[in-house]
Amino acid sequence: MKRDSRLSGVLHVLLHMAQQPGPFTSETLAKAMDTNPVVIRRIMAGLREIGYVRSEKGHGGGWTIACDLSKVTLRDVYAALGNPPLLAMGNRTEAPGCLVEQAVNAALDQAFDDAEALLLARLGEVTLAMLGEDLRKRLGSRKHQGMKAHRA
Amino acid sequence: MKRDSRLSGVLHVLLHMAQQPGPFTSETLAKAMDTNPVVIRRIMAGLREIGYVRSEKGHGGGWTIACDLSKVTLRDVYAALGNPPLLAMGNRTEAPGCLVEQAVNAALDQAFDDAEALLLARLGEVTLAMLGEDLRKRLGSRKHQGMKAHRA
DNA sequence: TTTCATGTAACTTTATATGTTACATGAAAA
DNA sequence: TTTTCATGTAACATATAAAGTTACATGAAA
Repeated sequence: MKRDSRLSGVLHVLLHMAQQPGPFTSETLAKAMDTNPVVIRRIMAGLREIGYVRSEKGHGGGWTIACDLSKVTLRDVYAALGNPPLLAMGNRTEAPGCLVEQAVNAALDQAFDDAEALLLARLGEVTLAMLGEDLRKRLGSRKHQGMKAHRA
Repeated sequence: MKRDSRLSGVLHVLLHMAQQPGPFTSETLAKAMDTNPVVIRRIMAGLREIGYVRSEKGHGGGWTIACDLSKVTLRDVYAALGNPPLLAMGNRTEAPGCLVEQAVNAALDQAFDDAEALLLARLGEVTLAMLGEDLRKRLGSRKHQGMKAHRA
C-alpha cells in the first residue's frame, strides 16, 4: 500500500494559509506543495463541508480559512478527511468462523485498537494554532542558522 | 495501499501448527487458510531464517515449529516478517527544506512515533503460548455455543 | 527413477493514493 | 455581453505494495 500523506498535506496547506491573509487559489497552493491543483481541491473538500475553510469561484476567488485555529485539532482535520485508515496492518478476515483466527484477531485487535486510540488522542491534543506557534518559532530561529530559503 | 495481513496470516499458521504435531505441508496450511501455498512459504521464510520454524523437502516434509512458544512474542514474529510499516499514514516529505512542512512533520511524527511504540510494546507482551492458551479456552467453550464448525 | 515438497523468480491481480485531463459551473472583470 | 478566472468533479492514468498464480529448479524419501 502506498502511504497516505493527505493529513500531512492538508496541514501543510492550512499552515501556509495561516501565515498571510487569503484567498489562495488551488494553483498557488499546488505550486507551494509541488503537486496538482486538483489534489488540493480534493483534500480541501472535506474541510470545506465542515466549514473549516471556504472557497470562492471566479476572479479574486480561492481558499480562505474560516475557523478558529485554536479550536481545531489535528484530529478534527483528520476526521474532515473522512477518517482514513490509520494502521497499515489488519486482520486477514474480520468476522471469521475459524476459532484460531478469532484468537489471533482478538490479540491483534487489542494492540491495534490501543495504538489507534493513542494516535487519535495525540492528534487531538494539538491545535492548528499550536502548529502555527511552533512554525513561528522555527521562522524566528531560521536567521540564526543560515537563512535556508523557504522552499514553498 | 492494500492492508497488510501477513502478521495475522502467519500467526494463524503458527497457531494451527501448535495444535498438533507436524510437519505440515504448505498446501495443507494454504487450504486451511484459504490461500496459496506460495503465500505460505513466503510469509514463513523469515521465520525459518530466524529459526522459529523448520522446513523439510520431499516425502514427509513440510513445516515444523522449532521454538519455545512461551519465548516468542507477536513482536518477534512481526520482526521476522521484516518489520513492515505499521502506520498507513506518513509525511509527504521526510526531510523537507520548507519550515512549514518541518513544523507539520514534527507534530505528526510525535503522534506517529508514540502510536508505533505502543503498538510494538503491546505485541511484545503477548507470546505465542498465550495465544494458544486463549485458543484452548475458545475451543473449550465452543461446545456450549452451537458447535460452529472449525472452518479451517 | 518417480513422487513429493520446498525455494524462488516472474507475472498477474487487486487495492489505494496520487497525478492528470477535460469540462461544467459560476463569479468578477473587460 | 463576453471574456477570464477559479472552483467542482468525473474520468482516466500512474505508482506502489500486498496477495494470488504459474513455472520450474532443488533436494529428499519411497
